Amino acid sequence: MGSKSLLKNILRKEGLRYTFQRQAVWNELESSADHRDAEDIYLRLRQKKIQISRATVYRTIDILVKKNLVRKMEIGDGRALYEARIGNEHHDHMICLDTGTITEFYNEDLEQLQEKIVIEHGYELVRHVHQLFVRPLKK
Amino acid sequence: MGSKSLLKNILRKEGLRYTFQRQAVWNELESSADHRDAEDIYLRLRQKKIQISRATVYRTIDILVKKNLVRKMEIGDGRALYEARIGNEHHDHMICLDTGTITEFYNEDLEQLQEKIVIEHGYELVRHVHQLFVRPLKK
DNA sequence: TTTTTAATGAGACTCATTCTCAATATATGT
DNA sequence: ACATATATTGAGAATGAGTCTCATTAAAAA
Repeated sequence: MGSKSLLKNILRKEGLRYTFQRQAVWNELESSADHRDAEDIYLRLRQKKIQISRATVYRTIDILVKKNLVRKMEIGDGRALYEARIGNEHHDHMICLDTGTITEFYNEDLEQLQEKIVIEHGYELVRHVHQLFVRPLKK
Repeated sequence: MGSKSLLKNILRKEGLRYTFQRQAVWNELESSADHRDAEDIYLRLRQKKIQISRATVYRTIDILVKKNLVRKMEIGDGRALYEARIGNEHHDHMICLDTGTITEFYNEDLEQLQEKIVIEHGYELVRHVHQLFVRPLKK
């Protein structure tokens, strides 16, 4: 397998074409644990001499997000950040207002509580955005 | 009292001037239970023949958010929505993907759980964003 | 009132993202 | 393999929310 045919299969299933640009965007996201923005991905690929345009980066990310290969998060400064979901359990984010550090966290009780709340309102949960803006505890 | 002197006092305390444009923006938000965007507020005020500019709407909203009179929420389509906090307990939002309906919810366990998680990571919680994207339960 | 200085408005500007459309490349059929 | 049909790409224009500039106006202090 490998991530090459993974992407290939997903695209095929959707009737979409497999291109090296799409593979490159996916590689870029998959190979980094960071939360990256579109411009950053675009610049890194160009730096690696991979021929791609911004439009294609954005279009590809949209596909990856739709296919659940990538998670999108907006931190409120206008940009969106992305991270691969591969080998990457579900988690939410804690953003330090002093340093900008992003910490991932996961709490099962929290997840279940959300499900419960939603059902009580007659809905089912599709996805959620949960960000905790924090500051270091002073001792 | 009344919301007129409320705003006046808050502005005074900050060394800011009380203007009818600022009062108008606050009135607009306070008198509506909806989640409104800046353009919407701007247009409604103009419609009411209140002389104001977009720049002032944005600037005023910033002040109101900073002073905690208004809560800002971003739903991911690029815009930010605002709602008055007055007579309006803290709550989070559930957004129906089918209808766009926004339902407010509050759950004490959830709030406490968040506090706990943050502290375990050595932080204190300043604010949080919590949105549940949902779909009606099929029966 | 007069003065000082903050606030406003019009429109230019920014910046992330989306769109357009001609050129190109992929998948399919032969 | 090769031609064909059509999805994808790229360059740059367009969009749209929000911010900035700076001359004019208006609070509020004196």
